[in-house]
Amino acid sequence: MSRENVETRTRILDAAWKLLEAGQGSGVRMGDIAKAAGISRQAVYLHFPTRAELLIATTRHLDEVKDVQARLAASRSAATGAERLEAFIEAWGNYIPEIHGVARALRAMQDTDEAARLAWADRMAAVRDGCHAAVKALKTDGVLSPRHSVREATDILWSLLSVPVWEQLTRDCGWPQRRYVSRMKDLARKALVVRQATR
Amino acid sequence: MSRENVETRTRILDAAWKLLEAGQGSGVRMGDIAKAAGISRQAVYLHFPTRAELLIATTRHLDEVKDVQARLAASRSAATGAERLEAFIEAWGNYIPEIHGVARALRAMQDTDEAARLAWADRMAAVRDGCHAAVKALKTDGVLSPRHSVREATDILWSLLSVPVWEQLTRDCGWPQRRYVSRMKDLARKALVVRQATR
DNA sequence: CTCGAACTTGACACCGTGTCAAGTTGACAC
DNA sequence: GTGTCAACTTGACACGGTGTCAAGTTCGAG
Repeated sequence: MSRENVETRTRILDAAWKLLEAGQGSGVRMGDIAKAAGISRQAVYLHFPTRAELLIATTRHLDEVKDVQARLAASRSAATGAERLEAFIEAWGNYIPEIHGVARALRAMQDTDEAARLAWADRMAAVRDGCHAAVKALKTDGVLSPRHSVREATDILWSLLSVPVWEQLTRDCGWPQRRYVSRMKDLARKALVVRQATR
Repeated sequence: MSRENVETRTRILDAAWKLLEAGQGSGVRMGDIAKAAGISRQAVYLHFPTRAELLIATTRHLDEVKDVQARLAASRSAATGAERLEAFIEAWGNYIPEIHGVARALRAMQDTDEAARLAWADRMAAVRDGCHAAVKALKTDGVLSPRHSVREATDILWSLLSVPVWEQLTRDCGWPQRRYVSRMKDLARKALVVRQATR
């Protein structure tokens, strides 16, 4: 029973993920997800109280499946600040396309649903932590541009690496993912690192 | 009659604008706008066929009232490319906060409403033109970073100056408007201009 | 065999958008 | 004055999506 329960739950999450990833428009309804999961619409509500909660759970599920922690581990073990910055941009930058569908839907609900707003803010705060760590590493190495405080440099990096910027460059401008990552590294270096350090 | 008509129309647009600017959440309904304009909900539909059309008209109305053309004129008459870049960032960057409320509501409809999507895309294309002109001026001066094509430099500047970035820096990070404009100028210069030109 | 959890079916309330139809009001024409 | 026309009002309603409720059904474990 409880086994069944868990399986159905993940089937719902997988279905939601798949639909959000595929269906460009965020017009993914509870009924669509139910159908894709092979159950009735009501059954979805047996597992998730609201659409917002389902979306939030989907992002968590994604993190688990895609193992975000492992990806970020690389950046934490970098030797120099500049390397850490690059590794972080690489890890996060390459994670964005994988969560993009869900992220979009969640962001679309921000205005109407407080829980969704908090969930998104929480996840973005985690990204900010990564930015902060990278900037502090630069500071420790003494290569952080003196124009910026750690706080301000973190703000800039965080904004540079935000999902909407990724969306605009890869969707609207048609940049391939590789170029996005490459140029973001350049930009971050030029903006934050003094004397064009390393590499 | 036709006088009355026009007056009511602008009263609706002003009401919509005011509500969108004030009410943080984009939960501004047709009834709210009608009430704020002092007319019935149905009367709004006598002037605008759908909510999307009303929002689009509101942005146009804003452009008219705020005289966007005049603001951008300054950047067009700049002597050097670097000056043109700065003037453009100043003009557009200081325009964002004024249109932000409406922009938010319009962007929120992008997924569900094709007309809204096109309207927003159209306005952003106009901003891109401004970016493109500034970048071309840099190129003409021979100060455009050789790392980037005109196209790519335009993409970068356009993304840097996108509304979500402004939102994140001023809302989430609490930057005052002045700092936003100042840092954007720095960033754009570092990213696009060779040898830290001028000033 | 019975009990209970997971799930189904179908109905319904709620909300916001957009439509429809039948008024009311007031300016202007003659 | 009377007629007329446009702008606006009032109130009802269809539609689509979310979330709720109640009465089944199914199936495995005890």
